[in-house]
Amino acid sequence: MNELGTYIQTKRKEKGYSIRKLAELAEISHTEVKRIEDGMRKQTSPQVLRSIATALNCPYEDLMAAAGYIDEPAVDADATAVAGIQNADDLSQEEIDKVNEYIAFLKSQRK
Amino acid sequence: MNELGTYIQTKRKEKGYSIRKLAELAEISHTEVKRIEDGMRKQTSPQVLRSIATALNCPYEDLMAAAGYIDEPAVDADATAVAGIQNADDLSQEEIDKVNEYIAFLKSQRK
DNA sequence: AAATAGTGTTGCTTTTAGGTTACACTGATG
DNA sequence: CATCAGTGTAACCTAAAAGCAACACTATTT
Repeated sequence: MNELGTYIQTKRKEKGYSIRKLAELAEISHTEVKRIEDGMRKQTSPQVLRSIATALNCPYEDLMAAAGYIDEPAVDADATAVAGIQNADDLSQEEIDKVNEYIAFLKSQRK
Repeated sequence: MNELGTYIQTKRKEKGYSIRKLAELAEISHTEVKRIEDGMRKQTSPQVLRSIATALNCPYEDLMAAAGYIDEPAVDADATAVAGIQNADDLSQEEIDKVNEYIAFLKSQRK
């Protein structure tokens, strides 16, 4: 059982729902709910996750994160990471590409 | 052609990639790239979108948003300029300084 | 002009997400 | 005890995602 399955099953039981009840509220088949809980799905679609989130009345982002589709809805990691980079205004796409290449180079030089 | 397809095709052509080249970089089939661009896919998997984002060196969140899987990533005006810079996580201060130097250099080369 | 390599495009096949049906096991009610 | 409603589970089927192979077209090269 993976993270997504654990998350959903926990939430479901918290609310006292059966697999079939959750499926009915989410308007998907109960077998699919079971398979997702069991972790038998490699790629549950965001559409289905959205339905389940609505039915469970829990944040869709949490399900997406549990499925590994997005990062934890914490503080924007990228923004903070590049916060120190100055003078990056008004860069063309070509220049951005070069900067990215350079960053990759810098990382490769680490010992 | 839907929003996702338009976004990917535009980015692809900006970089001068052929469908096959992009597919090779993303390690997916070229036919799949074409079908996504053509909007023949109702539910392209986040996994594939992640591969394409990496290959195009563009924000994965943009593709997810274009696909309608998440809301538009709220970009504050300042961050917009550096939004295209990837792989900048985990840079040391020294490395950030070097990147800024390089950016200054790029700008000085403009005609 | 024939061979070659690149491009986009299309039909066919495989894989898998998701649904339908049916099974086995409870616990409650007549 | 027998029926009935509810539970989880497992087989089978379908539709859609994704890959494979081959096509037609163009540009370059020998």
